[in-house]
Amino acid sequence: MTQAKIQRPSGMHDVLPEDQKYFQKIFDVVKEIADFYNFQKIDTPILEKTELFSRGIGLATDIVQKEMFSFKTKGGDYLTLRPEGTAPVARAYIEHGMQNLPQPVKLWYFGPFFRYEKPQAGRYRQFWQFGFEVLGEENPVIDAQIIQIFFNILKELKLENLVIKVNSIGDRACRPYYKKLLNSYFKSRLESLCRDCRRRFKENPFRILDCKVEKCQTIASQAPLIIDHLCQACHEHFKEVLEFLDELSFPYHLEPHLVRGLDYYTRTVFEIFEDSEEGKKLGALVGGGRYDGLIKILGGKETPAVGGAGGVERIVSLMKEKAIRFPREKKTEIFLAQLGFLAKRKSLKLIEEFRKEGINIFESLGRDSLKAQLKLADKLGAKYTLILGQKEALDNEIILRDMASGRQEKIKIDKIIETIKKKIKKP
RNA sequence: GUGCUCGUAGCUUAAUUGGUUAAAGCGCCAGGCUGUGGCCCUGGAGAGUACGGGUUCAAGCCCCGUCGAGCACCCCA
Repeated sequence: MTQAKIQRPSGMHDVLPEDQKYFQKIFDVVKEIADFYNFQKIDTPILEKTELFSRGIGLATDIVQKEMFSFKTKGGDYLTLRPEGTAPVARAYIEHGMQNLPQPVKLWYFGPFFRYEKPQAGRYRQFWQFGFEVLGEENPVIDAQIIQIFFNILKELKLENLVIKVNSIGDRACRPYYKKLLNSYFKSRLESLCRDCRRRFKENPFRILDCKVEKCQTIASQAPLIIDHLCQACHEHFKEVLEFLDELSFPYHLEPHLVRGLDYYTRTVFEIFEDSEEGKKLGALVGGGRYDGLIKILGGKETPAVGGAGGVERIVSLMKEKAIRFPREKKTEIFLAQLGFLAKRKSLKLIEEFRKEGINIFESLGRDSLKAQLKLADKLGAKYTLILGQKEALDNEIILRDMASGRQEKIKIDKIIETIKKKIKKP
């Protein structure tokens, strides 16, 4: 009897070998850009104290209320599988005294995150994100630069029709006032709102603004806008962010209703989308913003900061959708076929020598039939096959077969690496 | 978490609508010269129909539950 199959947990997926090239490509581009802009890599633990997120992201947020994988350890600690990267980075910044480094501190990361959500295309319970954070800098030019970095990464990955949505959601000075305005506006219209929005009214009235229910939209469209009620400082700050974006001539839209699902954001918030059927289905490719209050909330000094994160799977699925290919995929050049026990033995050693020379070589040592080995070599697309038979092994020779022409020559075995080197250098 | 659709070999699909031991293509393995690939030919392995139960003489097709996928809501990377 066969055992029952074990399925993977909901929303978890394997990154299979055939998809690794996309992940690797994204990683490479992210790293290259991080290096260029002088960001340093940081890896934070996958598990954090639950409080980091409940305090940092905000108790009333959906992420904290219903989307966290949390548990109690044997020792009695409450831990959570990290649902996002900013709070952990801020925690690390505080914990390691990075405020004593030259400011700003620029960090990047690339890793898995977890949210207990109902899975859908581009939405997983374990998903990969890369993020950039600049801590200790208030200047709006950095907000623009963060957006520039993410935009450049997506461009570098050959994505097109990108749309940037930006907004400012104010700070501690002006947001409470705006919140009052919004409250009184919705309070008088509470009866006309949908059920969810009535709940949101209590928990997070900003969310009513992007409700999709028609009657709510109608009401929301008349609601006061945060950008009309920013305090002087926030207004100036945002104005400059937009000026910098204009300077970069990025395709951005002011989206007055854009709010984000995490409480720590202040001032600039942004999301980047790809404008196609598939892109709309996937949602934001990148999201982020300024979080000037977070570090203090987490017990550090008042420190301004901006950052953002990109969704790897969403980008991968667009790359596949658009059939984006990348040159320089590693090609099979040399295959070593062997025949007989002596040849097999010599093959092991020969492969070692190729390795030392940095020449890639494929083989199928487990197979005995030459025919099967050639077939494999063909399938792998090898340019040359080295054939080491019993006779050759005895004579210290090896056959070099050009797979395209079928021409073969015998070469002394101690000359073979040299010969191959010449062959693959000038294609 | 709610509602809807879906789930057949590794992959893509078929199965006369409830009727023999679930079929094919691709892929995989082997053979067609005891040392030569791409084409072709032959054969083989591989599913008991996501899982568990029920109805029926009979279930891949009907019913229930569970799991998984997708869509919408919700929310976001």
